[in-house]
Order: sequence, then structure tokens, then C-alpha cells
Amino acid sequence: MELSNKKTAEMFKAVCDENRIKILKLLQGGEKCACVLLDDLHITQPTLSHHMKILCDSEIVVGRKEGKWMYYSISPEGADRAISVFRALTDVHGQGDCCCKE
Amino acid sequence: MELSNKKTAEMFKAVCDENRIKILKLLQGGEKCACVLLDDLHITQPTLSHHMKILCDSEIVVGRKEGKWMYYSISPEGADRAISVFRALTDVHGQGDCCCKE
DNA sequence: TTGACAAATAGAAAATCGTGAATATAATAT
DNA sequence: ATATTATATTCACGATTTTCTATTTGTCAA
Repeated sequence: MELSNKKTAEMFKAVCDENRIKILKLLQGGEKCACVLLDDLHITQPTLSHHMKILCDSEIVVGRKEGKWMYYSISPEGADRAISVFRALTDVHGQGDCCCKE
Repeated sequence: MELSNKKTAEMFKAVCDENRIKILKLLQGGEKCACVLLDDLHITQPTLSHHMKILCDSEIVVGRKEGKWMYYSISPEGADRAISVFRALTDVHGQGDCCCKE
């Protein structure tokens, strides 16, 4: 998983906001259309649209347009990718080194 | 892994900033003292201190004081916890439901 | 084509975040 | 005790983010 630091930061922005976390929890129940999400969150439609854009940009959520409705769902592949990126960023491959004392 | 949405958001703030991602990458080489991190990043000491606080609050990084030096390292347990929280937030346990069309 | 509805975009206000200068605290050395 | 060094905290400022209102775009039904 090679990703620029910028892209990595963007990816995890998905889970850095309480409303987006709520949205993810709602989507765990399966694909939902935007209007349903809107009913469950106390935010306006443009605000939801903004958050969905961030979630889709992270690729953890995918959107599907059907007529005038947008359906959103969690992408298991996207979620796995995020976990891979997180792992690649947090496993320790060294012993550390001493610097200040000797 | 039960965590409030607020706590979850805080946890992933660790990986939402490019400098913090750089810091994690440096810590993958093992425990480092703050002064070494400071040398490798083009930020001031108070800024580093600020980022280290966010990283430690997320519990992905732990700090250890030794004399006047602070040593930081990645906590594998903290990283695993973050992955568990992320998983708990992104696995899909439902089929979704239809709302707008029938 | 017109009207109605869903979602996206533009623009602006408010809140949050990242940053550095100045200062404070803590630990060591003289 | 005083000086020095490493880190943390405080404060202020600019940048970014979240949010809203207003508007636009896209789609379907009369």
C-alpha cells in the first residue's frame, strides 16, 4: 500500500468527524439512500452531501446513482485498504536508536 | 471495542495530519526521543509537542520520560485497538433497505 | 415543456486545527 | 542556588473544516 502522506491523511478524515462516524454506523446496516441518512442525522442536505463526498473520496464508502437518488454503502474493499494503510503506518520494523544519552 | 463517536474521531485524528503521519513513519524505526523527531521534521518544538500529545491521546503512540528526555514509540496494542475500532465501524452487518423506490 | 423532487455546488459565517513566539515547568549540571 | 537544556503550555493568528442559506443541476412525471 503506497500512498502519499496527503492521501493517507485524506483517507482517515473519513473517521475523524462525529457525523461521518454516525453515517458509517448507519451504513453498516447496508446500502442506504441519502434521504434516509438525512432523516437520521440532524444536519441539512448540503452538509450531508459534503460529508458523503469526503467519505467517497476516502473510498471507504461508495455511491451509486439510481434515477434521482443516491445510494451509499460501505466498500469492504475500501475499508480493507484503509486497514492495510493503517498497518503499513504502524508496524514497527526497528529497534529504535539512542540519541541523547550515552 | 465500545467507544464514543467523539473518542473514535479523536483516535483517528492521529492519522489525519501529514506531520503526524511523518512522525509515525519515523517511529516505525523504533523508539525515538523528541529531539530526534524534531531534527527530522521542519517544525518548531512546541508544534512537535502538540502533535505528540494528539498521538499519545490516541494511544497509538506512547511516551516515556527519562530524565529530561521524552522517548516516544508506537504502541502495537494501541495500533491494534485502532484497527479493531475501525473494523467495528466498517463491517457491514445488514442488507440495506429500500426507501425511495418500490 | 413545466413542475416537483433529490442531490450537488457556491458562498459565507462559525468553529476547529496547525503553527510559532513567548513563557513555564522539569531535570540536570556547575 | 544558578545556569542550561528538554519538553510542555499559553496565546494569538492564519488556514482549514463544518455548517448553513441560496441556488443550480439532474431526473422523473404530468
